[in-house]
Amino acid sequence: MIDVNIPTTDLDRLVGGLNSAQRDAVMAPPEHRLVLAGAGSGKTRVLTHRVAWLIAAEQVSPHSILAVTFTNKAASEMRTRIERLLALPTRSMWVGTFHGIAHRILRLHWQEASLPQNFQILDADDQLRLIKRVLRGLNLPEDRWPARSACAFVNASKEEGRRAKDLQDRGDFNHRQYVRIYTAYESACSAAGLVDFGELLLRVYELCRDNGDLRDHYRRRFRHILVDEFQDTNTLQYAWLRLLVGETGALFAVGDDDQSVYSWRGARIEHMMRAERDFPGAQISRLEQNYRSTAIILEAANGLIERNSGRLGKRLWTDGDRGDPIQLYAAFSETDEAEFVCDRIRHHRDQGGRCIDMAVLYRSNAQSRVLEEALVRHQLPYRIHGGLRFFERLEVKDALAYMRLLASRDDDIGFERAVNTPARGIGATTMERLRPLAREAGHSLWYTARAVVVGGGGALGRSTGAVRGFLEFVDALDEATKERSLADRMEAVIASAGLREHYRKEKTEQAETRLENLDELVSACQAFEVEYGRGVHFAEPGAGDEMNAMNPLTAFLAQAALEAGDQQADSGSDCVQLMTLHAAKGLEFPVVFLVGMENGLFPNGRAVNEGNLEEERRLCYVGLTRARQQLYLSHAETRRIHGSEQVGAPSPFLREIPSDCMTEVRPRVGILRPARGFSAKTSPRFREEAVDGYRLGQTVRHARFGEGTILAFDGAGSGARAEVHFRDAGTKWLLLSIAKLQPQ
DNA sequence: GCAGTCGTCATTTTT
DNA sequence: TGACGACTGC
Repeated sequence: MIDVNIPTTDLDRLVGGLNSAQRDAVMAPPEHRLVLAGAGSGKTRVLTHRVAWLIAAEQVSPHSILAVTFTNKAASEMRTRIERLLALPTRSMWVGTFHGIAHRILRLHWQEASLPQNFQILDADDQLRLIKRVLRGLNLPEDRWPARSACAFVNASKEEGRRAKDLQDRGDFNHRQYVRIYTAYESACSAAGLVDFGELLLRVYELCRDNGDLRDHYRRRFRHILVDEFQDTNTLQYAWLRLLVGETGALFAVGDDDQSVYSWRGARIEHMMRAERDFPGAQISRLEQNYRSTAIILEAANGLIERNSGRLGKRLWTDGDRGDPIQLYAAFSETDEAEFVCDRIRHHRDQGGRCIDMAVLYRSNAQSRVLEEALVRHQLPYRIHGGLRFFERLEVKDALAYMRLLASRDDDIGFERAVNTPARGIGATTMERLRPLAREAGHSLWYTARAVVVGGGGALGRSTGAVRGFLEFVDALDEATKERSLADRMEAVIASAGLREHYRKEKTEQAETRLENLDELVSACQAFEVEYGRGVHFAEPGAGDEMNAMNPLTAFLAQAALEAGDQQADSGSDCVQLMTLHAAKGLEFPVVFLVGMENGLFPNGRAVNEGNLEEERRLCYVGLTRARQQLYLSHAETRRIHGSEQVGAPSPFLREIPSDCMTEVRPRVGILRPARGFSAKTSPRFREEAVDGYRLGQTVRHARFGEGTILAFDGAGSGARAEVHFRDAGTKWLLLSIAKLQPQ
């Protein structure tokens, strides 16, 4: 089995550092294999070493390998690590996201897929815009037929592999309307040569399903298909994998059913269970040794996740330290919780810790604001993950709209955006005349507009001149810059379309950032061209003809849609990381704060109503297992949600975590509490150290409630009250004159 | 085409 | 509470 050309020492090096379970998976015979990889068990390691092993030991040509991930980050990391392991170029190996791979196949076989050669990709935002347009075209009021729901319907249908025609004449009135919308949306996309994310996958699936020659071609080619985060595959992705693997391919899928948290995006955890049946002879490996967290954190995570039913079953262990107990803090309010977090961050930093090693995780984005405010108050640098990414920014999309028109005049989304940005007298009225003409003729806006202008412009009335001006402008711009570099063209667009001027005049505080982003966009073009010239994206010596098929402009636009870019430039600096639990999946931090652990918030009330408590629990499991050394959990007794104060019970997950993993943090002496009768924001905080002979933090005994700790004081004289946290009875406000608390 | 106002909505978002 | 979209009036 071992090739004589490859020194044994190199193979040793490939598997030498692996534990036995990892080695078992990496060195497995080239047949179907399912690797259940627990959090922090070296999943990526196994995947990359497996690829290297196939090439080095099994003599598999990189040409026969397809490795699929969900994120661009994972894909590029995988390629980098494989290349480092092998010290060989692996350009003929396909490594990419499901969408990236699908896109690549469609560029190669656009004719077979019945797409125009210069088809363009719609991102989520573009898709929603187009759906809105379709709704207006169908005269469906948006309050009755929300664009978001329609969009969700279309996406869910595509994820299930269903076309509008497959859904016809079934279901209730609502459903039929949605099918109508779906149908109209499909024709709008095809008239404009547009493909959304779901469509990329669906087209490729249909192509492989219906085109035997092509299917056989790819089956012959990709003998080894490796999949990362297998638990996140949706119905369509799974079906496509089955199709591609066929009778001859070998599937190597890595995943963790306990970390499946994207069911609302179509991911089906059942695929993990079904794969054993659908891929005959599939062997299962379990990676349970964890290299990330302390034993105590793993114990908590194991204890929690065991409450879920229907798991494939796994128990994480480590031969590392037990570590420090998880600290649980019961905050008075969300502000107090944020103060606690900041206090601990400062503590860690004072001990020599770096901010970048600390992360605050929450269930919903809305929770970040209070945390941000506190971090600012404490002058702690932070970075929020989430929000708009570079290629999703308004000004960037404006500039790209022109580029899209240069790439494809039929791109309606580009047309809609560019036509009146900056304003050039082609407003809503004009567009409302143009759109139905285009729809009825089944043509793009550009085509229709040109036909009207050439024909005398009667249908457009007074704005005919403006429309003609726009068409001529775009054509002239194209003609003038055709032979120039991508960056030059972008610069020409920004300058001559008047975008730079438009944003220069804008008097908001963001104006400057916007101008900077436009400049950044030109640089991005430059960088892209260098890479593209080197063939980093598509070149494949001897086999890649899609490079010729796709010009740099189209390639750039596709990349902008498929990899919307980083969120912020300052990612390198020493900042506390703030993000949702979903965004934290796949990451790790020495110190983790998991905040907002209240019933209704986490687990999220809506999710529980929909019967997804187990997925919430998995999300909690994901959160716990992000921590390497120290984990803090907190919940607030009251929290402002949508403007009104809500009392929240601690999350049931807190009870499910074995209690010997946790210690309750005693409230600090001098805890901050807003004065009653004043809003937390405007009133000065006051700090009562002692009242009526009692002091904060003091242990007292109550006749009925037992032993407790004084957390706060309020009022004076006969109205003086204390808040006491009782070990067994919870936290209560008691009048000192009545409660007769016994100092202990 | 714009600024101002009102009403509605509020989980997560790899591509 | 506050963000966003639709509507209104110049």
